[in-house]
Amino acid sequence: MMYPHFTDEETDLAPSHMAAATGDMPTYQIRAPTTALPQGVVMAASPGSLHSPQQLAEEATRKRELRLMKNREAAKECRRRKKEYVKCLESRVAVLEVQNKKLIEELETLKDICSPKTD
DNA sequence: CCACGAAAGCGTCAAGTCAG
DNA sequence: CTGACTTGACGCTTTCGTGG
Repeated sequence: MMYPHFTDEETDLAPSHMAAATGDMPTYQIRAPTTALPQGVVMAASPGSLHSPQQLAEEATRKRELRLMKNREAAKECRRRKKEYVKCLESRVAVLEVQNKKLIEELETLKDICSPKTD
């Protein structure tokens, strides 16, 4: 899928007021580094050197661990991208809301100017 | 404090997409 | 095809806020 990337330049109102909107400092993630690469995962045993069922099983295990590790990292990256995408959408909404408000105000002003006085 | 629920984060699986 | 990559869904854990 890949989240679409779009910038605030797409709207002409720069969100200067949006800088560090949340000022969030993650207080979590202080846990032990469980995501450190499993020390046992080593690139070993070229496929040509496999013989016994024991070695085949070890190779299968190694491959599985490698796959899980890669997917773990991929999931983290995917979530990071998604958060970024959602933040981007939210700031876009904020910009558009301001823009919309200004346009409504402008419309009201023009209505006042154009409408014939009745008194 | 402590218990509890909500929200956020994480790891894994499965299915979809795409390049080679 | 096939292997690598991406992401939705699910279940589990951790963090945070709150009422008692």
